[in-house]
Amino acid sequence: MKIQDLSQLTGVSAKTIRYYEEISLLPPPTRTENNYRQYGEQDVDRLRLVAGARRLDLSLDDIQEILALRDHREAPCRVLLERLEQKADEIAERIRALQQMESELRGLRTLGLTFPVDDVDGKNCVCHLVSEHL
Amino acid sequence: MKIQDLSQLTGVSAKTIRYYEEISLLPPPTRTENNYRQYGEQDVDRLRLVAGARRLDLSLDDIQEILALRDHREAPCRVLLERLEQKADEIAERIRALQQMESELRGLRTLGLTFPVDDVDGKNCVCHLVSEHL
DNA sequence: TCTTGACATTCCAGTTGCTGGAAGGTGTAG
DNA sequence: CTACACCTTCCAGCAACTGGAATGTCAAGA
Repeated sequence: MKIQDLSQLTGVSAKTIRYYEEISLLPPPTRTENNYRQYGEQDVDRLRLVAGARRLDLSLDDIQEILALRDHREAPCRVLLERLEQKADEIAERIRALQQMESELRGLRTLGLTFPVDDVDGKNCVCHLVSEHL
Repeated sequence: MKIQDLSQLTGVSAKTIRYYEEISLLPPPTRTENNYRQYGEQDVDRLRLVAGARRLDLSLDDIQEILALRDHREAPCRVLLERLEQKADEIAERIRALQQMESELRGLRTLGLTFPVDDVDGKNCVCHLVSEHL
C-alpha cells in the first residue's frame, strides 16, 4: 500500500503522513526497491487512531503519549479517557470565551451602525469604540 | 515615553510592540540619543486600536488594512464594521463546531467508561471508539 | 519509441502571533 | 562600586501543518 492509498483510507494527506513520520508519530515504514513508502494494515489502524484523536482536537503530544503507552502494551484507555475529559472541559471553556466575544462583536457593530460612517477622526466612529474596548 | 510606558498604557508587551513595528503595523518611532524608542500620544491611540481589535480576535492583516485606510484618511469605519460582522459570523461557526466536538467527546467518554479499562488491543476499548470515530 | 501525466522522493521555507533568550549598552540608587 | 532594571539587536522556537522546487519512477497512449 502506497502513501496515497493510506491517505485515502484515513483522510490524512500524504504531506501530513510524511510529517507525522518525521516527528516520530508514525514509525518509518518499509520501502519498496524504488524507495517508495510501503504501508500495511497496522499503519492504517495507527493512523486512524491519530486522525480520530486529531478530529477530537487532541494535541499531537497527547497522541504521542497515548501511542507510546499502546506501543509498550500498556492500556492507553485510562489515559485516553482522562484526556477526553480534559479536552471536553477545555472546549467548554473556549466556547464560553467565544460566546462572550461574539456578543461583544455584535454589540459593537450595532452601536457602530448608529454612528456616521465617514467620520475619520471624530469621536463618533466605531474605530474609537474598538480602541476603547476593554 | 519609553517602550515600557507604552506597554503599561496599552497592555501590550514591549516584545510585542517591537514585533508590531517589525511587521510595519506600527511606524518606527523616533529614538532618543541613546537609541531608545520614544513614543507619543498618537502611538498610544494607534496601539490601543490594535490591541482592541486583537482582543476581538481580528487578524493582524485585518488590522493592517484598517490602519492603512485610516492612514490614507479614508474612513475605516465601513471596513471595520464589515470585519466585525464577518468575525462574529466566524466565531458563531466556531462555536457550533466546538459544541459538536464537546458533545462527541463527552459521549465517547461516557461510552468508554462502560468498557474494561485494561483491554489493550481488544475491540472493547475506548481507543477503538476513537479510531472509528468519523 | 516518445511523451505525457500521475504518482513518488527530499529538502527548504512559510504560515500566525507572538515569546524566550543571549549578548551587550545605559541609567539610577544605595 | 556595584547591583539592578531598563534598553537594544538578533536568532530560534512554538503547533501543525502546507506549499513549492527539483528530481525520480512508472504505466498508458499516439
